[in-house]
Amino acid sequence: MKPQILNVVVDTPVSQFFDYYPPKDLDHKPEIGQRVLVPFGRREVVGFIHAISHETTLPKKKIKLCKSIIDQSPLVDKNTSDLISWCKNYYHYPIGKAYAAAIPKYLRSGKTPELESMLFKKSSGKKKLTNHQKKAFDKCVKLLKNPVPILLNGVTGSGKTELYLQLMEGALKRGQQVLFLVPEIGLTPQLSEAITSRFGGSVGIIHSSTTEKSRAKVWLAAKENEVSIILGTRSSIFVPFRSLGLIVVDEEHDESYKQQSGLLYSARDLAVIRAKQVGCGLILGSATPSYESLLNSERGKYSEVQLNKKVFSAKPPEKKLINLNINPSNKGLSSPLISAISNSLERNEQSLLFINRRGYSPVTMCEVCGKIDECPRCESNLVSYKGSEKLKCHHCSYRKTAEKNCSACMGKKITIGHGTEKIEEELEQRFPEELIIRIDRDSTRSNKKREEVFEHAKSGAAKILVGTQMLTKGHDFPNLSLVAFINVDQGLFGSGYRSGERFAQQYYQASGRCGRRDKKSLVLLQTHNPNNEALKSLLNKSYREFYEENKGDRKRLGWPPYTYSVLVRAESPNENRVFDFLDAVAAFIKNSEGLSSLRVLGPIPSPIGKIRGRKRGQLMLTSKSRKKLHITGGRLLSFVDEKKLGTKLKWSIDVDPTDHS
DNA sequence: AGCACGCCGACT
DNA sequence: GTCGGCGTGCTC
Repeated sequence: MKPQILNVVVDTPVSQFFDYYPPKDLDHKPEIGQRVLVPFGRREVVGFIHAISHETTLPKKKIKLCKSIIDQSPLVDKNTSDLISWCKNYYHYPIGKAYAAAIPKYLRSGKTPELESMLFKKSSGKKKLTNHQKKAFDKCVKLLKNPVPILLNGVTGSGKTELYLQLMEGALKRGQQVLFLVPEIGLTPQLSEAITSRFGGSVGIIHSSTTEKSRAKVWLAAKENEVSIILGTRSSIFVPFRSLGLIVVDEEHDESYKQQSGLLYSARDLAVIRAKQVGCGLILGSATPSYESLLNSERGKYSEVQLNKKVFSAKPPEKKLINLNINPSNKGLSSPLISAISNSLERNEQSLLFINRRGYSPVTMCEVCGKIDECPRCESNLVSYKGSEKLKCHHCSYRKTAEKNCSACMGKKITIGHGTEKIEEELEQRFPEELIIRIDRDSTRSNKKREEVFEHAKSGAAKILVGTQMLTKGHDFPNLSLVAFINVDQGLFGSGYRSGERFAQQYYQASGRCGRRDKKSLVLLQTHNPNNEALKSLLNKSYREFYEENKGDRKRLGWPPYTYSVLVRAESPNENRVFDFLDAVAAFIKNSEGLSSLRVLGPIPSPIGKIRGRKRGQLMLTSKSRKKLHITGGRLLSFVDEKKLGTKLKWSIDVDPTDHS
């Protein structure tokens, strides 16, 4: 019998695993998923047994002896290591780094935390479902018996959360575990509260600021069945549950589910794979589903359950366009908007102003010579802050004090365009008596500040709220009767084929926040394009109807979800290296046989052509055939590997990219 | 990624 | 003379 060979993965950018002989004195029987300590080059590292075989292509004497097996039983279960392998294949990513992306650092360092056993508290606070909710609930229960994902398409305020909670309860009663995925935990405190207060001590929480050690604890607790629910952000999809019965992906359209560095996975898409793999139920919930999910529903890949009625019946808000061509805006606010805010204030109700741009102004320019303040390290204009005293780059850490006059010609500097701070300033001047709250990444940086800001907003103490999309995510403002979009054109007609979809999501999410009970409410959109057809349908139709009208463009132009796409990115301080690389890749793909159905766009400079002194370029591949695109991605990777093209620059393959920058 | 080896510039 | 700059290459 040939000797046993352990195929071990270690945290390196190399795409294969490394062969070792089992340790001489077997502390534990080698099993797939165990951690091992192995000699690696001149050092000793922790690795994972990925496979066990009796074959090797290496000369015998090159194979070293594994030093020890750390775990008695596998730390990574079969399903999870399969999911990691799936990622390696689908995202064309080195196996060792895929393990590193999936498994908590604490565990990868070889340590094992002590587990405190968690007590299961009885559930409490169950609410009675409305007839509509009950109908949707029953439909979900029925559909969950099939191995098909459910798209729960429920308008804002339709009571999706209570539905989730009761469906979760069903799984828990069967002795199964539940994974509840959210885009960002900090943004939805009331949801985590609803879950923890309902299910008590059996809930484990994982998010970006969870310490490495408690992340490892929650991970192991789920594996040992010591925890029955995990509420977490995208990386929780890799938790090796003992008996997973249900996955809920809340706000499935949210782009934070896509990892933007390292292993570029989509946790929502992995949830589909995970659910299929363990044969458990999956619910994708949103008031504004992604076009991908809506198309999957149309094609019968997902079952759809609709929840179209609000729990508390409300009059739909009145929606109006403000034509900026005849109602010029002063620092972002037109006079019809000002009077609408005044009316709300008179009725002691709240107004929410949405503008998806933080800072004071996005451009600072010399009035005389036209010189614009730019970042010295990025191809990007500096954003001015706090009454234009500070200038900051949004792509690197560069910041400087703004000068009043131009360094070249001593002309006066002016700001062009507006961000949340400028709107806030203008409102303070117009309504000096009122408490105005600004909500964006800058004003909610610390936990303390965030709590403070949202408390003012929710208590109703602040009558006017200004903010970015942060305002549209999962918050209820009970006294809100006016929602205004300061700059519709920037969102709706922005660059990229997804801008319409994105703006529609923001629009329906934000406007869904107003109109509680039987109060009258108003949604205003400031635009220079009042006759635009897309804008008109946004005004008069539902999100679904908007999608129905908008999807034709995407189909005609050959964009996702009607095609699949892969984005190859490259960056280097040396621009020639970037484009030599991308040119070589493009030429290779074009010469590849049997790939005529592939569309190659580029190479072109990335939307932001330079960041931190590094030039950036990209190459987009699209195809109707996911299979062909996948094969191309694989060939491309081996081509770059073989020719050693990728050694002099940073590059990546992004499968199903959401962000093209 | 580490961590070596390796071959050219300014210092006790 | 050597301390150390980071380019190149390998890890079972």
